[in-house]
Amino acid sequence: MNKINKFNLSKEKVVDFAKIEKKWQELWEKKKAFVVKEGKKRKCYVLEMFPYPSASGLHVGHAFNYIIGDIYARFKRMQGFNVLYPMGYDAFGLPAENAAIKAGEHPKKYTENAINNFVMQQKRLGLSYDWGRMIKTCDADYYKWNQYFFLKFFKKGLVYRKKSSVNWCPKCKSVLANEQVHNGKCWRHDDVDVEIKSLEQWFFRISNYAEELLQDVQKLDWPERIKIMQENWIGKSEGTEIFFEINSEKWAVFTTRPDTLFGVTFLVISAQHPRLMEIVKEENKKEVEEFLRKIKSTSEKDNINLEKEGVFSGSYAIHPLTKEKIPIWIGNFVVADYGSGMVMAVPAHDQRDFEFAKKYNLPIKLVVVPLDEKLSSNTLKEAYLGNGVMINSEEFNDLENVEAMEHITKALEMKKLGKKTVNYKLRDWLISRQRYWGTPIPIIYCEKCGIVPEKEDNLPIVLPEKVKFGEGNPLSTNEEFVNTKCPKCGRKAKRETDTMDTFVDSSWYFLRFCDSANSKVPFDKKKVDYWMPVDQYIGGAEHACMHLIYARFFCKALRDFGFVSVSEPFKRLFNQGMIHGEDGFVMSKSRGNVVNPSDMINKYSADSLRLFLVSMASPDKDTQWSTNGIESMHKFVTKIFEHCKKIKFGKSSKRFESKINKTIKELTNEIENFRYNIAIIKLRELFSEMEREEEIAKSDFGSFIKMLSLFCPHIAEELWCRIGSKNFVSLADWPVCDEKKIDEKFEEMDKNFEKAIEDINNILKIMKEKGKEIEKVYLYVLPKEIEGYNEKELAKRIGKEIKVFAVNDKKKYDPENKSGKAKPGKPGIYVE
RNA sequence: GCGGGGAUGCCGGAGUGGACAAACGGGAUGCGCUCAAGACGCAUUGGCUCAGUGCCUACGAAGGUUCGAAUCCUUCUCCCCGCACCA
Repeated sequence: MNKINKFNLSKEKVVDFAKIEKKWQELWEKKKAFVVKEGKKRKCYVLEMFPYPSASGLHVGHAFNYIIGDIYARFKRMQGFNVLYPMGYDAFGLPAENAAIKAGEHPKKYTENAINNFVMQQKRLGLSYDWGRMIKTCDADYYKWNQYFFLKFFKKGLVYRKKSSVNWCPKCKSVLANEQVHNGKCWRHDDVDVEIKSLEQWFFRISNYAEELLQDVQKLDWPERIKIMQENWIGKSEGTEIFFEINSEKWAVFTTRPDTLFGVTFLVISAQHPRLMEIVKEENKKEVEEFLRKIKSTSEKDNINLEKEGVFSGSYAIHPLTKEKIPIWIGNFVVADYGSGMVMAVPAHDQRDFEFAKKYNLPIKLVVVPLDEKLSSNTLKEAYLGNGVMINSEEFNDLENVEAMEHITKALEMKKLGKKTVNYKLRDWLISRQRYWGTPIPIIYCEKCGIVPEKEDNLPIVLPEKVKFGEGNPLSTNEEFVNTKCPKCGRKAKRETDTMDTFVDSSWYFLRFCDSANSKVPFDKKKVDYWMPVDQYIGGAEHACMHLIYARFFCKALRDFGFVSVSEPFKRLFNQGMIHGEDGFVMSKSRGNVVNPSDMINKYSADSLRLFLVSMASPDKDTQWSTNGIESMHKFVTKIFEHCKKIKFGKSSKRFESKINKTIKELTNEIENFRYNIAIIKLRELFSEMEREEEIAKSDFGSFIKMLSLFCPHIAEELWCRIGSKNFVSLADWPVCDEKKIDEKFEEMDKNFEKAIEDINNILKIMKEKGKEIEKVYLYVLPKEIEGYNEKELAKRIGKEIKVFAVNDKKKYDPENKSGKAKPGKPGIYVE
């Protein structure tokens, strides 16, 4: 067994992929093959979502992502575009800080190590980045501009501070992200309940752009499902705002069903409503407080089917039209920051209200009834949500409820008791984090002047390196950082110790790539105007509602400030699928099914890995790793290399010319649409054809190498160089299809040829079963079809001696007159 | 619950009205090469039948449209993903 393996290994060594890869990677870098500048040429900006550099290094998912992008970038470059294809690192974030707490390694060092490791591994994949533009978001050169934009936003009121309920772990002494709360417990302390704390937080007013974000998403060339996810996330709903009088003050509620206004039997205010206590009567206070305490411990959303609960506030509202007294309840199911945080409850026509009314024995009043069915408030089993005719609604009775919506809204507007409104689910973006490893928020608190923005000239506010980890936010315990002077009055003041959400970093990094070394401004507008928008963005679908909305928001806000001219950052988006482990499960350390790209490169070469990853399935689909798959792909790559080394140049046959031009045409289209798997199949087919040819034209061979170079750039460069080409194949012109050379007759010939082989084999099989030994096969072909039947090829495929005659050949050997059986496309066969 | 996407041969996965028993790859089997194994080449890989033919059964299930359906329509089952009390 050992012997065999050793032998195999030495055989594989015939092609020294490692050497070839190193050679070309170094040459690309040395000759600045992929370095770009603005110019007159048509541009194409290809970008992959930049990674968070984790210490565990690159995994195949990353590799897959970058390979998809690299193939596209190479393709566009060869097509003559000026391709901007950069790489950077989303380097701030929690894992680095947690590592610091756990292992005592400074986040900066941790991150730098991780980045170096990423770069090294990425280079080995043969990715054609313009490395000179690299960004690390943890560099002050970068995050300075986060602070700069923050100040701009602040000036224009796009940033504000407000009290908000956040997840707080008393043991970490820090706010947690929603993702860090599991079943109401802290992710690091599973015995500690997360508290909901009301804290002053910084927000970006993304809701200002809700409508535009919604409108523009439809125009994007993005996967439909991502667009739909964003639409749902923004969640526009049109309805009516209605004012109820409470303690002689007007309180608004939002409804999409103004037609049911007469069915309102109570109001429900959110338990998290900031003005809740104003409507709680003294005698109900105790009960309410107890209720609030109770829901606090179950406040996490992890409870999927939370039982609706509530308590009476003691107050009443006055119905705007009937002037009836309506009790106000406090409920756990009303969202505080949507609409006005208070709803009008119509138990007859809303399932949630219905359940609440049943539980607390509140009246149910039908106001819309279907025509074909008799309903009664007493026997109602569930809320009636359908359309129908109005009842119990004074002058609106007998109207269709759909009409009544309009009429009631108008009536309210006349009396100034309501108005048409639009509401969005999209909330303002909470950006403050009580964490160290992020961009310091450039705000100062002065006892006299209050909240004061830092002066632009004082940027960057540098993150101090010497801090203590493990006790809440390390910034707040760093005296040197915290204590400062007020930029306005010069008195003693304190710095904001919150840092920005790292999604701020990734909201504009694609702009910085256009001018990454600029130290005067975040980027030169001219350069950004040349490169933007990103023509092709590539990344996973998990960012559908976070990064992709934030970045769109930033782009629009920066447009309004005059920094950029485009309204949308990413013109076209491609979502790659997930690569699962060989066992079908998501790759994870604990499962032990993780595949490391570098190991695969060592074992099978970068070109094999690249080719394999994009050939398994359509790149947008989830797939499974397969050892067999990459092994056979490696064999294929080796075979290509070996065959191409000894190929004979001359004149291509008409047939091969037809084939290669057809392949060029199809491949171009497949690549443009990310059907790489199909492209590879076509390339394989072309290669098989090539193997059959005695000789081919050098230019046709060149075309093949060019197409191959997208997937296997290293061996392609090597082969390209060996045929005497001076420049890089990576920078060569993409082959153009010569339509005139495509001749469908060859397809027809192939089909007939394959059919004939099938027929012969069938006959041979039958003869064998009958015990007859066959040595020779004779084929009788129509004279004009004879070029389609190559004796040598036939003999190879059948494994017998074979002779091909034209049917009109006088000298043919045909003892049983089988030539008479020959038909167009179907030769006669005789065996003996 | 709402929204989106799927279900294809031993497996992965193409294919969106005829040229489909269905690309391509993997696996398996057989043959060739070889002392032998690997590698390589060729063939087979739904069933029956047969000198290259013909038939049947098949693309989640059941119906329908059509001269004709894996492909279009309807209903159902199952799987995946996203959102989740948004009034």
